[in-house]
Amino acid sequence: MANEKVFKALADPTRRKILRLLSSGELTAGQLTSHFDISAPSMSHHFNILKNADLVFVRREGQQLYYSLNTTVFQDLMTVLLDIFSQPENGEKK
Amino acid sequence: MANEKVFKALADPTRRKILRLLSSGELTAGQLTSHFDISAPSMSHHFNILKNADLVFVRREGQQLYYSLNTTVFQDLMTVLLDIFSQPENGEKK
DNA sequence: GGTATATTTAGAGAGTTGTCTAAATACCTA
DNA sequence: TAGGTATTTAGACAACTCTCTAAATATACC
Repeated sequence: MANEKVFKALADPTRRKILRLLSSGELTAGQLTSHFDISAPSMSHHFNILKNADLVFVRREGQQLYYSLNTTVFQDLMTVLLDIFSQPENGEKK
Repeated sequence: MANEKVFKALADPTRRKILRLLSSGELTAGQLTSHFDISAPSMSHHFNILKNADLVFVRREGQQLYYSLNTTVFQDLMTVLLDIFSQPENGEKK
C-alpha cells in the first residue's frame, strides 16, 4: 500500500536519487553509496527506510547486497495521488 | 515544479487529508479545520506549507480565506514519479 | 469607535530525522 | 582460524517539524 511510509520515504532527496539510480537496474549498496558524499552507515539508514516502505527489494550475493526497485508500490502510490488530485466531473459526487 | 517542497508537503497525513478534502471543491480555513482535532494555528501552519509548495491557491472573501487545489503541480509531480519508477525498455538507454 | 468572528503570526517545547563515528556482523579466501 | 572487504547496527547530536497557547491582524457590523 502507498501509505505513510512511502510518502515519508519519498520526502528525502537522497532517497529519491537512490530510486532514480535504481530505475536503470539493480545496484549494490556500495555502488549506490559511491554516488553520494554521505557515509556508508547513513546510506544504510536510507536503504532501510526504502525497504520498510516496500520501495526496494534486496538480495545478497556473496558479500554484496543488491538493491532493486519494487515498482508495484508505484501503482498504489499513483492511485492515492489520483484520488487526491482528481477534480470531480460536473455533477459527479466525490 | 514538483520539487523538494511538494514531496515534503505530501509527507504529512494531515496535509494529504486537506488536499483530499479540497479535491471536492474549495473550502474555507475554518471549514477545513473543523475536520480535524487540531488547533487553528496548527492548521494555518499546514496551509502555509501547502501554499509554499504551490499545491493550493488562496483567495479572501470577507473574513474568510478560501483554499482550493492547484492541480497543475500534480502534473509535474507525476512526471517526476514516472521518471523515478519507469523501468527502461529492452535496449533502451536510461 | 467598539466588539465579534476568522485567521495568521510569534514563540516555545516534545518528538522525529539525517548525519556522524565506533563497533559489530556477514561473507570470502587463504 | 585469520585477515580483508562489504554492509549494518548502536548510540549520540544538531536540525527540523508538528503541536500548542497567547497575541496580533483583518474584516464585518452596529
